[in-house]
Amino acid sequence: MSNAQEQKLMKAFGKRISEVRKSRGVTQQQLAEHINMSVVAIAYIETGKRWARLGTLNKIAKSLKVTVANLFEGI
Amino acid sequence: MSNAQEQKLMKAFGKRISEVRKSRGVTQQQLAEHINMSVVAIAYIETGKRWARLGTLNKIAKSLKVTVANLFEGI
DNA sequence: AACAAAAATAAACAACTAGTTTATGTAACT
DNA sequence: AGTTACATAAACTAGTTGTTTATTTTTGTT
Repeated sequence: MSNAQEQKLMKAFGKRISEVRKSRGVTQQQLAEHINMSVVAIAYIETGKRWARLGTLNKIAKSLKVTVANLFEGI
Repeated sequence: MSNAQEQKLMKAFGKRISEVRKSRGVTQQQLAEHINMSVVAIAYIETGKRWARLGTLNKIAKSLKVTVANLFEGI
């Protein structure tokens, strides 16, 4: 699958995570370590190259102290 | 993986979809046909047994005329 | 400009899972 | 009793997430 619309969504979503993360003054490395995940995975998600499982979404949201719904805001 | 917290999230999410769907007066069958997906998959998602890919989330949201963020509201 | 830190990207891989089909069971309603 | 809607099970497949390693590019600092 993975059509154009979906790609766009993923990019927007990744950008949102990236922004929230930066607003918290956290590096990808730090986030990765905090949720016990590889930096590469974070980078892939933030650049919209890969989607994340619910568990991952949840961990990221929790780590950045936002709700999952909030991560989807404006998407 | 798939811990308890994640299970809870998935259940809540499924319940939300179920509610929105019913509020639209749509059956699982109708939703399934509309987004070209099996009824079983819909049932699994609504009962929190399976998570959905972004493409699926998007299709469901679109079909039910809500935003993806809205589906996560209160979750 | 030079350097260091942070991030992006690639490729190959393993493990997991979303979604399918088929079939059966249950609950509510007429 | 029959129908409709939904839940659940099992087995299977295709596709995806997330990993590691390594290289390149971007960004920020001195």
